[in-house]
Amino acid sequence: MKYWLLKTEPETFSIDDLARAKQQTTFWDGVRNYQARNFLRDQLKRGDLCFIYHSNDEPPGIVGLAEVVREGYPDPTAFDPRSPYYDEHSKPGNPRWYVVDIKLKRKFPAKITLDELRETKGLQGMELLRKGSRLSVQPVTNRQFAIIMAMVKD
DNA sequence: GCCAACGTTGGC
DNA sequence: GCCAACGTTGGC
Repeated sequence: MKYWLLKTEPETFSIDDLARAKQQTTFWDGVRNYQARNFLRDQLKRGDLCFIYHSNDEPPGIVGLAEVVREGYPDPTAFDPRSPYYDEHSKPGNPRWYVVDIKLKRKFPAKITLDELRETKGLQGMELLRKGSRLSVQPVTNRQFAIIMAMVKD
């Protein structure tokens, strides 16, 4: 099993939206970056766990945990001209963008803020903390996962 | 709202 | 293939 971090802007789709979704499950749409696409298409597997990270929030931080329940398949929003994520270059016969389905595991009782992550020993190498990092789907190591889970205040 | 960092586009 | 211009991300 592997661990990941998924970024979202809460104004667009928050962990509370995920909590309200049918079966607390959604497809993770709108990723339009090739490196992130490759992770979604090839590497996220059923049972993998994903931190949900709120970017452009005050403060930004990790707000919960979700599980991959369906592996990569073409992003339907790329085919829909009315969608803000429409991409005329992505065709059903030759899709460019992919999604996975995720199901909410738990919302954390308190957000783990970006500042707290920065101050925590052992997380210095996290992709999220790299200056200028914009990757919206990123791998998390076993060790990083354990450290962050230990920061959850239950 | 600002702006640094980054990815993509397109002229050459 | 280079690289300037442009658009986007995302912290602050």
